Amino acid sequence: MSTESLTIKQAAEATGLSVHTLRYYEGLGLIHPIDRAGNTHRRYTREDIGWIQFLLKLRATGMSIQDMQTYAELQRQGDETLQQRVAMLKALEREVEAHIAELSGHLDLIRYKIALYSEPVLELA
Amino acid sequence: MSTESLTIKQAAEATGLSVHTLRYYEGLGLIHPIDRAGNTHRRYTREDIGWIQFLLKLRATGMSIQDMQTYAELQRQGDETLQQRVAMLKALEREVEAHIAELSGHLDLIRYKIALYSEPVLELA
DNA sequence: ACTTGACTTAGAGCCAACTCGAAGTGTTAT
DNA sequence: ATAACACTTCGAGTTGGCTCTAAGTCAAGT
Repeated sequence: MSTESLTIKQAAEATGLSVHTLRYYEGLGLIHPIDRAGNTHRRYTREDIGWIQFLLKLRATGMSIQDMQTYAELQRQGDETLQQRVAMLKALEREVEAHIAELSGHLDLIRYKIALYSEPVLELA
Repeated sequence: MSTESLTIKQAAEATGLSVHTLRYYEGLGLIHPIDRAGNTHRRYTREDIGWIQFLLKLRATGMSIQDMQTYAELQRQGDETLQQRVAMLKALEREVEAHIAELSGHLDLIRYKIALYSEPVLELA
């Protein structure tokens, strides 16, 4: 086994995705067709793993699979699509900012309730 | 129509949930059995609406319906369950903090990529 | 009176994103 | 040689959280 590339099982371990899901993502076009060793078995490069890890971050921001498909397709089309990808990233930036702001507001409320329920009853003057 | 209580339709408008979902939540025990006017039609009080809005915030933090059921059940049992509710809120606080931290990390990466793709190519010395 | 709204139960349908399994064949590592 | 791994297609199943329909009855507001 070369240290340069990973089998699908190793790629699964490296990314936390299942073997099934790796093939599923490739089928959806989220991952480009992975090069094959001996023309049948997939061999994942460092770059492949990096890309998958990036995808997982997009997913964790709540980006839909559809949007990830669009992004991946643009990526594959090369430098001409840089503007469009930047536009997508900027839209995502705004969404994530909004989401963080919303969660922060809810966190404040949670903390307020914790304080309220934990405090000894106030003595009124 | 009294100004003191709302019909299910008005409650739907006030909370953003559908009439269907209001009954669905009540059936799940997320909302206590709403008092009836004339013994059949639900009438939502201000407190009911407030509770539902709180539920929606819990939902927005990612709390599962199961956990919301548990919380609602504890709430219904009264003051003796305060400790347990505080424990749940503290656990939620940690989860939301972790989620915000994760999103913030991803936001940094998104911004980094935007900068990278937007910058004019650097002139090397 | 009459329109609009609300009630019930029970079950079907929907969406996203997996997740799994079968079946049968081919590959790799030791 | 042999065990473990990988390949394909492809359809079914799962989870969570709704969402809707049907059918028939009853209530409220003007």
